[in-house]
Amino acid sequence: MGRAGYRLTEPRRVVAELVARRTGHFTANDLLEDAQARDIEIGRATVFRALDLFAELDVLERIDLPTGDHAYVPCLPEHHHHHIVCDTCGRVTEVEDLGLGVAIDQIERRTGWEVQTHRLELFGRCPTCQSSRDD
Amino acid sequence: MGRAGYRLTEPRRVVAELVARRTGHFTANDLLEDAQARDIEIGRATVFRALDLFAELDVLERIDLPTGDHAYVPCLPEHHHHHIVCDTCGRVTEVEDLGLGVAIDQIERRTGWEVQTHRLELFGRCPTCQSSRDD
DNA sequence: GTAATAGTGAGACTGAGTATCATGTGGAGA
DNA sequence: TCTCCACATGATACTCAGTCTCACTATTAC
Repeated sequence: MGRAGYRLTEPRRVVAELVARRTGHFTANDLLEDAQARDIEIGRATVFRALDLFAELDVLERIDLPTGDHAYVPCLPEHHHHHIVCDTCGRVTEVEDLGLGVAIDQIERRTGWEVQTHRLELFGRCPTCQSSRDD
Repeated sequence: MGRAGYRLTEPRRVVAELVARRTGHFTANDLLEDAQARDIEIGRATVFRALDLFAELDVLERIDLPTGDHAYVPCLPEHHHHHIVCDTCGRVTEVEDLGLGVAIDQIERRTGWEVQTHRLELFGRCPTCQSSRDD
């Protein structure tokens, strides 16, 4: 660190490719298993480091599943948004800020707190999973 | 389990007391350290089990800190609410649902997803910490 | 009191994530 | 194209949260 640029190394390219092949959310361990299944040799620490880096670059975002597990989802950088995670298939969609900002302003006025960051995660069922096992 | 009641045991009473002495959020490990500092003997597994139980009874709620750590906060059961956590002192306040329900309805209509649960956590500075180191 | 059984705690285990450090390599500059 | 070195890698050891097991204990119903 310290310098501006990050090196484009082979292991990072591999992690990026593993991420790109994923559809829903995934953990570091999922990627490790993917790599193993495809006979790709890559160090555990390297995968963790690459995921950290990608999260820092806003290419990935870290989310907390209801189970308490830490997972990553790919996302578009440069705008504030949240995720809906499908409990059934794990697919993830981005949704826009949905007026939370206004609500937070209200809270600040009412309570005297200063809200600096927030984390919102939504969980439910995607359209596909709804129609495939409609009850 | 299976039956209705839970036993009121000494270790559970101890954990409840340790929780009551806490002001902000805390981890299982914080309680273990508290116990140690006060020369109270209690098993690690027991603390985890008691916290699980209290969370199940809605006396505590599990939250995820921005660091990724899992913590607990005491809260009033029987109504839906969220928490603001002070980054400086760790104090926690409950806030009401703040119209998130309406926003979620909108998302469902727009995206076709069915939102079942959500988790929202707010982080910032409490009034006390704002005034004590105002910049 | 007694019995049934939920709860406890010591300790082993698991799995995520981090730290260390010798070795490897990307890429800037010559 | 070559050299150099800071950054990156990966093997390994480590830490730490949380779970599991199992023999033992204590609560509660009767």
